[in-house]
This record gives sequence, structure tokens and C-alpha cells, in this order.
Amino acid sequence: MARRYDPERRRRIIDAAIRVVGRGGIAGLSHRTVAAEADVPLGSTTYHFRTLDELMVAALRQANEGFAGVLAAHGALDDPRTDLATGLAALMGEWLAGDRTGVELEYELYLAALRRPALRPVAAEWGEGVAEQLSHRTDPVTARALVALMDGIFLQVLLTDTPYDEAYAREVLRRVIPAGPGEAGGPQPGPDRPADHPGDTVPPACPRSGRPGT
Amino acid sequence: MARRYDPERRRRIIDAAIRVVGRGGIAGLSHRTVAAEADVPLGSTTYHFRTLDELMVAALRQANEGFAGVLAAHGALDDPRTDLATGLAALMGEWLAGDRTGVELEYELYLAALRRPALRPVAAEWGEGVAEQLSHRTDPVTARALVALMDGIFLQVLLTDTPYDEAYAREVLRRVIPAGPGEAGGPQPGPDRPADHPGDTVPPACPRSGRPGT
DNA sequence: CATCGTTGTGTACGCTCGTACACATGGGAT
DNA sequence: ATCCCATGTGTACGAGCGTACACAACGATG
Repeated sequence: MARRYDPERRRRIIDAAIRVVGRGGIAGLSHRTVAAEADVPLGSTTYHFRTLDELMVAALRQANEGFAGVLAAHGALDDPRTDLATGLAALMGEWLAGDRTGVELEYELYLAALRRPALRPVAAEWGEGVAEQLSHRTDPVTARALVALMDGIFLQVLLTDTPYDEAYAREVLRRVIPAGPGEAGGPQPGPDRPADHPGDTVPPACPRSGRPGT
Repeated sequence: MARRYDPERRRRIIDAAIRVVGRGGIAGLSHRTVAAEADVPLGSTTYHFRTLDELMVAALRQANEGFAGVLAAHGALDDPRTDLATGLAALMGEWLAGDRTGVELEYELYLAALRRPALRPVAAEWGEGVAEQLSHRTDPVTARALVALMDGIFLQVLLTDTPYDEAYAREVLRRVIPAGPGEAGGPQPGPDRPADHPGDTVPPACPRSGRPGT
């Protein structure tokens, strides 16, 4: 039974693809390299994934534990007493300090999606995931801005080989977050969520909650 | 020494490489495609550029006019009376409105630089170029933050197929810029808010354009 | 038991790629 | 004039690629 039909084959191929991309980038991804990494015959990869895009989408979606996963793992951000900028800057540092394979994978996907429409939904999902996590603490506009800023900071770190400067990240993140009533940057004493900030002339952002299908 | 036949050979190859990358992405760049585009024999491209990385560096450096070029072309940013956030948001819109080849090329470079160390300096240059332009108006920390934020916003626009929201960009850019002596650009809404364009209205934020299916 | 169709495997074809290398060309040095 | 060598060109080779396709294994079905 298990001998013939191997439901783990598919998963193993996907895992191998993630390792291949993590090691050599998307450019190094091919049916053969994945087959070799997964220790399955070439025909097996082409059977389960007719096209490379299909394999890429499956792999990258499974590796969905990017920064959004780090955020979700630390419920700390849900605690309204912690400073959001400080927490985000710390989590960014944590993510960058570990195995950078995940970080590189995420941004490789981001940038590869520029040319491959098939990857766009997956790339968009990640940003939305982070934004959704943040929406518990701020308004949608700020959440989107924070995502954009963090993306830019990550890219700066990855592309310039400069070490991650957590204090700098904390500072600029704090600037984006509209100051609540009272102190600026400190823990928020108010019990209810600081949703809107007055004088905000920006239209409400698109919630974009739909999840694209496979 | 005296050039032999065609001193423009090299330049023509570089131009062809830029067109090739702009059309099909870096993935479509090869000695042969460039040779075909430039209408020169294959050996000519390999002679002038022994390796593909070398050709890429030359091409991308030449195409490095990018956003820094747009900034430089508009001396408007040097005028301290204009609001920096407003000006940047407008220039971003201008860059995105035109031929997007340049924008895509820029971020294509980013992608390639993630995995190819040879391209990293070129990628870093463009960010530094923008930061330097900005340094005439703000401190280095803010300049870096603005670059990061703009990168993130560009990526959001390119990846989600949402139209560029200039009002949103202006708002979040303004938050990053600390309120200075000459200009009031900070998040706090002071009594005199300069350079508020009366004309520009906000486009509807949720077009939810059809997502690219598989 | 015989048959069939789904699932998995091995191999081979045609293509593009980077690279190497022998050859052509013509201006400058002698 | 003769030679030299930087410059330019054509071709060929091996590697890796996506894809196609014939075949093997095995559960379901009659």
C-alpha cells in the first residue's frame, strides 16, 4: 500500500525545492536539481509538477513561515503595553540573526514575482499576512507603511552587507507610527486600541482579505 | 591607441543588453540574446565581456539613471521651500506613470544582487545616489529611511497591481521626516501646514483589479 | 484469473547556454 | 615592406535544461 502510492513524495519534492532555492536561488531551480536533492527520479518531479512555476508556487507557499510567521510566533505584539516599534525592530533583528535562508527566500520571491505573474499572489499574501498581524495594533494605513518600511530596511541590509542596525530601525519605525495621546513612543497606557489618528487625510486602505486559490 | 573598427561596439552591446533585460528580465539575458539584439556576432559579446556578470554590471550601471536620475533632473527638491514629502511622492508617481521598464529594471537589479555579489555594489550605488540627493534636505538617518520606505512602496505597487496612491505615499513619507526648523514635515499637524496641494485628490483606494491567475 | 487505468520511473531528443579556440583583419612599430 | 598584436568573427563542444514518451508496478474491476 504505502509502497506503491507515496503521498510523501510530493511533500518531499517541495521540501527539496525549498532547500535548492535557499541554497542557490531561484536561478538554480530546475526539475533536475530538485530531483537530485529529493533523491527521486527526474520523472517524479515532472509528474507531480508539470511546470516549474507550479513547483515554485507550491514551494514558496509552504515556506510561508517568513516574517509573518515570526510575528505570529511572538504574541508579544498583541500586548498593547509593549512598544510596537521596539518590538518590530527586535523581531526584525531576530529574523536576520538566525539562518538568513528564510529572509533571502522571502525577498527572492518578492523580486521574482516582478516578472512572474504566477508568483504575485503568493508574494502578496506575505505582505498581507504581516499587515494583518499589525492591524491589531494600528490602523491599516500605518500597517501598510510599516510593511513597506520594513521591506525597505530588509533590502538595505541584504543588499549592502551592512549589519542590521536595530536602533535605527526602531527610530524610523516609531516615526511612522502615529503618536498616541500622551507620550510618543512609549508604552500605550490606554486600554482601547489606538485605531485612528486624527487629521489623517488618507483614505482607508483596501483590506484585501481574499486569499487567491491555487 | 587608435580604435580599430567600431568604437561604438561596446556601447551598442550594452544598450542591447539593457533592452533585453528590460524586455525579458535578467533571466533572459545571455551572450546570444544580447548579440542578436545588438546585431553583432556572438564572439563580439564574449570578447568585450568575458563573463555575463561583467556585462550585467556594465549594463545596469549605465541604466542607473533610474530614480536617482529623476531626482536629479528635478532640481525642485533642492528648493527648501517645497515640501519634501510632497515632492518625493510626486516624483514617485511620475516615475511610475511613465515607461515602467526603468522601474522594473531597477528592482530586477535588486533581485539579481541578492544572489550575485558582483552586482551588490551597483545595487548599493543607486540607493546611495538617492540618499545623497536627499541629504541636501535632511539628515542621513532620515535619508536612509526615506529610501527604504520608497523602496517598500514601489514594491507594494509593483507586486499588488494596485495603482500608485500618491496621497498615501505623501502621508507616510511625511511621517518619516522629522519636523525641522525650515520646514514642518513631521507627523504632528502644526498650525501651518505648508505645500498642501489643493488640487490633488485621492483616487479610490480599492480597485481590486483582477489578479493574475495561474 | 485476466484486464485496465492510475501512479511512478528511466531514457532519449532537441534546444540553449557559456566557453574555447582557430582564424581573419588591419593599424602601428620596426 | 614586414611583422606584431589588439581587435573582431565563426564554429564547435560539452553541459544542463524542459519535455516527451515508452515502460514498470500495483490496486481496482469484471
